[in-house]
Amino acid sequence: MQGVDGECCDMRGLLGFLILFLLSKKPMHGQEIASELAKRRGDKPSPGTIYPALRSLKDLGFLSEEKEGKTITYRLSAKGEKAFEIAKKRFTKTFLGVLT
Amino acid sequence: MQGVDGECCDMRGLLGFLILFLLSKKPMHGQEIASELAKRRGDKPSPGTIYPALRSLKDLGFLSEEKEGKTITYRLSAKGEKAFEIAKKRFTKTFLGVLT
DNA sequence: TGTATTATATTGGATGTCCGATATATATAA
DNA sequence: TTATATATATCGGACATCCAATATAATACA
Repeated sequence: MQGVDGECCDMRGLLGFLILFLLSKKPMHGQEIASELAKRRGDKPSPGTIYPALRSLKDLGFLSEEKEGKTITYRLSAKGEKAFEIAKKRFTKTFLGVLT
Repeated sequence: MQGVDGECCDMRGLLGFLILFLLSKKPMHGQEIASELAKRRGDKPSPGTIYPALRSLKDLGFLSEEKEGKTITYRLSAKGEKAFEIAKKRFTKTFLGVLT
């Protein structure tokens, strides 16, 4: 288990969930997502983290893309919205009482 | 990325955080924690999962133990409480807006 | 005493997440 | 046109989490 300076819990495995969450609010492109994650978690995911994650979600059919110039805007597909709702339910049930 | 049948996000890395959370509510022993996790996540962590996790948290100085017969009651140490507060802050900031 | 049940413990490895390094493409500016 | 900045992309591997298998200890009961 990871624990540095009295901290713990690396919360790994939630990157995909967070991306789905952010995109459920509004469509964004990769760097925009990375910046938002930086604000929330405190550290900005590197390109080697964010793009493979987006790729995976796209391969799962959860995202659709729209390319314009050098930027690609991602948004949730219908399947992605459904997946997020399911994941959110599980998340809520699991962490009931943590945030309050 | 993990994704089966329209689901996604394995939420790995949060076991330690969840254990700290549960123990912040009340002292519990290992199987009690496992059962509570089963209720929340839907699947019960195996002994090979829960005890190494407890061991790690104890090695980090986050838990104290009290043995009585064959059961060991775990509770947060002062250091553990502090670690949980820090982790909770980060968690809250990261997932702001997900639960509401 | 022997059997079953419950709680705890360890370890070896499978698995998946994530990141550093690197590359490509587009746009902007001097 | 060259240089710089920004956005996207891939790959290889380091790393940690988690679990199956297995073992030990304590309790209960017949």
